[in-house]
Formats: sequence, structure tokens, C-alpha cells
Amino acid sequence: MGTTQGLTVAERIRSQFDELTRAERQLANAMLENYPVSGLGSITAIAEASDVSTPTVVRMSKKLGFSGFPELQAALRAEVEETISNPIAKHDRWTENAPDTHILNRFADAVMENMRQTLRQIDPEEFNAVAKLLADQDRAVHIVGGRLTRSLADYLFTHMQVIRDQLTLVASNSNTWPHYILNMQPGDVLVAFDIRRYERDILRLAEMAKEKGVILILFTDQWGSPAAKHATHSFHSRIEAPSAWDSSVVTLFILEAVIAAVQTENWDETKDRMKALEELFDQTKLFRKFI
Amino acid sequence: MGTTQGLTVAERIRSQFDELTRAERQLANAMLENYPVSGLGSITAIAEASDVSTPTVVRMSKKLGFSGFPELQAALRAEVEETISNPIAKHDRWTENAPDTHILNRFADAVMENMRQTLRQIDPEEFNAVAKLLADQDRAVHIVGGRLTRSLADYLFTHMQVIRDQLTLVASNSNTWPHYILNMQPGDVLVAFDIRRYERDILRLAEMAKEKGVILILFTDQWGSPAAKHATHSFHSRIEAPSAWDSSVVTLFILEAVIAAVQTENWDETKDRMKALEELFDQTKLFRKFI
DNA sequence: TAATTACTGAAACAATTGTTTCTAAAAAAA
DNA sequence: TTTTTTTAGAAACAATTGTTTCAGTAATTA
Repeated sequence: MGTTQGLTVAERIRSQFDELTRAERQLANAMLENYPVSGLGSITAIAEASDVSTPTVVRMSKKLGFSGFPELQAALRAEVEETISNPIAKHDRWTENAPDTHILNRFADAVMENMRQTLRQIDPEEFNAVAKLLADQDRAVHIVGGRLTRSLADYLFTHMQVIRDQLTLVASNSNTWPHYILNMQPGDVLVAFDIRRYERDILRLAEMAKEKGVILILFTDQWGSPAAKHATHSFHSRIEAPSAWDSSVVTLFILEAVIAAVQTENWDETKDRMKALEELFDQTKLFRKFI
Repeated sequence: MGTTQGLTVAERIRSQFDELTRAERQLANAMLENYPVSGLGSITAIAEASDVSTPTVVRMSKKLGFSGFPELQAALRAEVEETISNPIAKHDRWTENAPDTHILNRFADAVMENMRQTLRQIDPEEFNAVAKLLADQDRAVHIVGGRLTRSLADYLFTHMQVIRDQLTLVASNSNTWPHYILNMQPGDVLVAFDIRRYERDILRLAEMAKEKGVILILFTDQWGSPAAKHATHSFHSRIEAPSAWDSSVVTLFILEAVIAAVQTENWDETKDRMKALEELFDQTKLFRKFI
């Protein structure tokens, strides 16, 4: 029997999360959602808020090492008391139990600030225009990333595949780029990622694409890739982080928001494609099973 | 009828203290003693703690303008929530010039909330342990992602390459996995990504790796991949987003923080490798220039 | 596929909480 | 002092909470 003495309810949940069942996890998440206050009501209230039955609450309480729900709740009350009467432990930190200087807290500070700064500068009109371009099925879309941004390009590609066809992921090895340029048509869209240190090849690709009448959408950093001058639309993310590298978190955020916007724009079609895709994946699994 | 709307319970008690009877004052004082936590138990508990009868508690609740004790208690809970949660100022709008309902603002809300929730639940000790494992050059590190998480795996791989050798990116096509497993040694580390819908193959890979004595570090979501039961360390990110897909932003955040921590751990070596790598990239460029 | 195991919530039940009634005691007024 | 009013808690009651049982369902294993 694991010694669960002296642990907070949250810690117990976390440490036993793997042993919890589906309904119990649902409950656990709801309780952590607005912790610890969400657990202060009656068992009925908690069960309803988490959309599980009251027996589930009892069962989880026992799994966590309490004699029943009331004991769990008493523990929560004690924690609330602890927190309230001890105002030094308040929430000026992202991660409790770690000092301000811990990398997690410093990183969180930086990323949150990056988010704020970036969002403040984004022009919603430009955002909408980009979503519209990417949703336009009459234009082929090409996606390219560099050494460090390849993953972002790949992420966009994977998700856009569900939404539309006419989609190319340009290999990150720039030797092969001439072939891709050959296939670009006027009116096509090229989504490029370029953050410092900027890659000379991306700049050249941007130039050549522009000559072919391709619309360039560029994801870059606050300083701006040199390719920005050829871009029709560009997003400048703040990427500072307490690290030897820059942070891609904000760029990924914009990317996801763009994907969501495109998906909304094309929802009818996307819905069908998603369904078809799911089926195909299931078939692949089935297929694989028998070889 | 005095307008007691919007007042805290403590304020109501104070403002009506003159109207209270002896037993009620005794109760009121007990409640203020350890406010507001003392009022969070059952009516019986409070009555006993204050050495009055339960009807006294009910009567006072009504005098203070509540319909009964449960309503008073609900007010107390709301106050606790107010005190405990949301100390980090919430921006009303992230992006100016766009309405609250714009996808950018909704997405930002969701992601920020995901960040808060996830960070609150991360155990710094576990984080440190993971950083230490990944920094240990005596262990080979294998990285694997699924269909949707391949990009994250790739991102980690790209950055870890700068920090250390003995690094493998397991191809996302699960047909080839047996070969990779063959090369795993006891004490090696496998970093796996698995968010819903969870992939059966990842679970199997985790099992097989575990049998070989490999340490599993898992990045999953709040619901927890089934592979979590084989994991030595796992990170549960919140991934909810106003979109047909889940958000990887928070997972990427943790990833970057881990990378930063590993880099710090191994800084002397990393520094040299970074420098050597830069030179190699420059040479490649030079080389390419002349063909 | 069939058999087995694990999970889940409805429903019955038990325990406790919260409310009301009522009486005795205390305090205030006559 | 007596009478009236107020107060407080015991006790009965109602409402709700918390627990257990159980049967149907889902997931796993053989």
C-alpha cells in the first residue's frame, strides 16, 4: 500500500491517475479544473458537474486512500485552510512547489509574455485573409519549413490534409526545391516558416515563388525574416525564451488558430473528409492486423 | 429589507451583529475565527464547534438574509473561490480590434487556461528527473510520435540532436518499429507522444520497450494514454481548444522547457556541440554553393 | 468469436444533514 | 412577584447526502 499520508488530494490524483478508469478520470479532471473549490460541494453536486454518477465519486475517493467522500472533502477543506491562512503560498507562480527561479516558471513567464505581445500586434483582418486564402480550394497550397521550423511545417501539413487537397509539403532539403517550384502555379499559396537564424534558401525560394505569381504567407519572428518583403501576409511571433533556443510555442498557437479558422470556413467539406479519413485509418489498421 | 446583495458573509455578520442574540453571537464569532473555512463543514460540525445548537445556525443564516444554511455556505464557497483562484489577471481581450468571439481570442483564452491548469499540476520533481534522464549520455534516447504527434517528436529530436548523441527518431510508421526495439538496451530512455485518439501501436511499443528494461517518458493529454501505465514519468497536458482538433501548444511548451533544462544540465558539452554544428552547417552551405 | 473481467450508473438503502416545532428556561416588562 | 416576551435547544421531521448492491454494458482476454 502506497503511503499516501500527507499528500494533497491533487497529488494523490496525479500519482494514481494511471489506475483510474474513464469515468474516474473525467471526475478527476473536473475536480482539478477549479481546484480545490470544485470539490467543496456535496457529492451530488460534484457528480453532476463532472457528469458521472455519485458511486463513481465514492469509488474514486476510496481509490485515493480515503474512507469515503466525506474524508476526501475534509482533506480538501484542510488544504483550503492551509492556502488561505498562508498567503505566502499564493499563486504568483505557475508551478507550485517550484521556486520562481525554476526553469518551468521562468519559461512560463516568457511564453505568456510572448503570447500577449504577439496577440496585441496581430491584425485580425490579416488573419481572416490568410484563413480565406488557405480555405480556397481553387488554389494549391505549398508548405515549407527550414531546419528548425520543419516540425511546424509538418504540423500544418498534417492538419491541413484533413481539410483540403491540393496540398504539398516541400521537403526541407533545399536541393530538391527547384522541382517544387516547377509545379507552382500563379495564384497558388506558399506558406513558409523562417525564424532566426534565417535561411538564405528560404529567401531565394520566396523570390522565385513570387516571380511565378505565388502568394506568400510567412511565419517569422519579431525581427522578421528577410523573406518578409516578398510576403503578402506575415505573422511575427515573439519567440524569446530563457534558453539557448527560441520558443516556437506562440508560432504554433497562431498556426492552430489559423487551422481552426480554415476548418470553420470549410466545415461542410472538412466534416466529410474527417469521417472518410477516420474510416481509412481504421481500414489500415485492419489491414495491418492480417499481414 | 436591507440590501445585503453582494456583501460577503463576514460583512453581513458585522453589519447585523447588534441584532444577533447571545447564542448567535457565539456562533458568529466562531465563524469569523477561522473565516471562511470554518463555515465549510456541515451544519452539525459548525454548531458543535461553536457550542450552539443547529437551529441556531439556521436562524442566524436567515437573519443574515439567506434562505437557509446551504445558501450561506454556497456564498462562503464562492468567496473561497474568489480568494483562491484567478490571481493572474485575465485579459478581457487578447487581440484588440477583434471581438471576443473572434477565433483568435477564443483560442487564446483556451490556450492560456490550458497552460495554467497544466502547470499547476506538473510536479517539478518529476520534471527535474526527466531532464536528468535525458541529459544522461550513458543512456541512448529514442523518440517516437504517432500520426498527429509526429511533429512534436520531430521537434524534440531536432533540438536534442544539438545537445547529445545516442539519439534515435523512431519512424512514425509502426511497421518498422520491431527493428527499433531490437536496438533498445536496458536503461535506455524512450520518449513517446500519445494524445487522443490514442494509438494502439504506441501502447504495444511501450509494453515491449518496458519488457526490455527501457525507461518510458510519456507526453499525453489530461485523459491519459493507456500507455501511461507503463511510463516511469508522464506529462499530462490540457489540450482543449475551440476547434475540431486538440491543441498541442501546451505540450510543446513543456517540451521546450524540458529541452532548456537538459541543455542547462549539459551546458559545457552542448556549447561545444552547438559551435561545431554551426560550422558544419556553414560548410554545407559553402559546399553547395560550388556545385 | 466466445468467455471473462472490469466498469458504470440506476436504484435501494443507510446515514446524516438541515428544518421546524415545541417546550423549558431566561430575560424583560408589568 | 407575576406576567409576558424572548431565546435556545431537544426532538421530531423532512430533505438530502453518501453508500452499497446489482445488472447491464464495455473492454479484454483466450
